[in-house]
Amino acid sequence: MFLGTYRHSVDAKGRVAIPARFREQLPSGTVISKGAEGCLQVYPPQEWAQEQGLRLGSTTPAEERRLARMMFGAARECEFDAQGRIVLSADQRQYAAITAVAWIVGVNNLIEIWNDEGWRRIGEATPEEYTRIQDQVAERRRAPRT
Amino acid sequence: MFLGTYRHSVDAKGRVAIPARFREQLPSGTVISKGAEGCLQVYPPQEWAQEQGLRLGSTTPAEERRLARMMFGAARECEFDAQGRIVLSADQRQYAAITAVAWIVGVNNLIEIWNDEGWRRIGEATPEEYTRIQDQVAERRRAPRT
DNA sequence: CACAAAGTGGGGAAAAGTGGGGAGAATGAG
DNA sequence: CTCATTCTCCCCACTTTTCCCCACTTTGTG
Repeated sequence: MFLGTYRHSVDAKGRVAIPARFREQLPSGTVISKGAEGCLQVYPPQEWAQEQGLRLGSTTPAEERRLARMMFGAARECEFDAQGRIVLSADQRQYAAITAVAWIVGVNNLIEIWNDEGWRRIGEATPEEYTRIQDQVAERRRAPRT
Repeated sequence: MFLGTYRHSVDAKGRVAIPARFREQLPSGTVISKGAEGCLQVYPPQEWAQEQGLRLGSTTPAEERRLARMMFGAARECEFDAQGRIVLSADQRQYAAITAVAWIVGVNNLIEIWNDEGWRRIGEATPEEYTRIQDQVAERRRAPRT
């Protein structure tokens, strides 16, 4: 379970330290890829295994081909150095618009990496907004076919 | 598992280096052929074996005959030189419109090779597009009979 | 306050990628 | 059949990138 928000710096080589609390829970086979809303997402092996159902073959439909290319093409296996850092590729940094600072956020089953601006928009939610969103999700769950 | 996107140059002799990360996972018997949307596809032996379900016989439908001819006719076994490069035949380069630059993309179970233009259309998807396609495939999977 | 753990930054060795020369095989013309 | 040309593939040399290692700073804890 990944919890909490950490602000870490990204050096000139694109390296960023993953918080020790998270790192302890990340065995080899962990993958980082692009995520929704312009963040990067770190998948522990068991989470990534679910994504791997998507395979290319001569019978794969067009949208799945497209998604598979984007998703796997953007992904990299996480390789930690002795200091517990991973390297964000130039492509990944561009996608997430990350330069010198990254916000590393535990979101229950996976980890997200955001730039300053993107994370601020989420973190700045007022109590009112938070309540409204909570109600909205609750509503949707009660009637999932909308 | 093949992950990530690499931009490599193709020299005057049609040689292109396969990323070391991929090469390690490619035993002899690896095959390269033409793929959908104008890319080239590299199949590790076990993936190629699955495609071999496609066979010609007196009961094979017309489209399958056509697919089999294109796919197997264009295929070649990959031969690496001491630097880890393979040679793309003139025919393969023409099909994929590859000149001086090739994008080599790991797509989970196989590897694709794209020209600049073709890959740009896929790889440069904005966060919004990416989110939309992800939702689309997710939706499709939830209700597969549509 | 002191010690330990976590995060940051940079230098250098090793690996990966790039480009070209040349020997030998294959192809084609005379 | 012979010779010339082309093509393939092997080898070597150079450049760029990666990643491993070390040292310092900051943060957290007893």
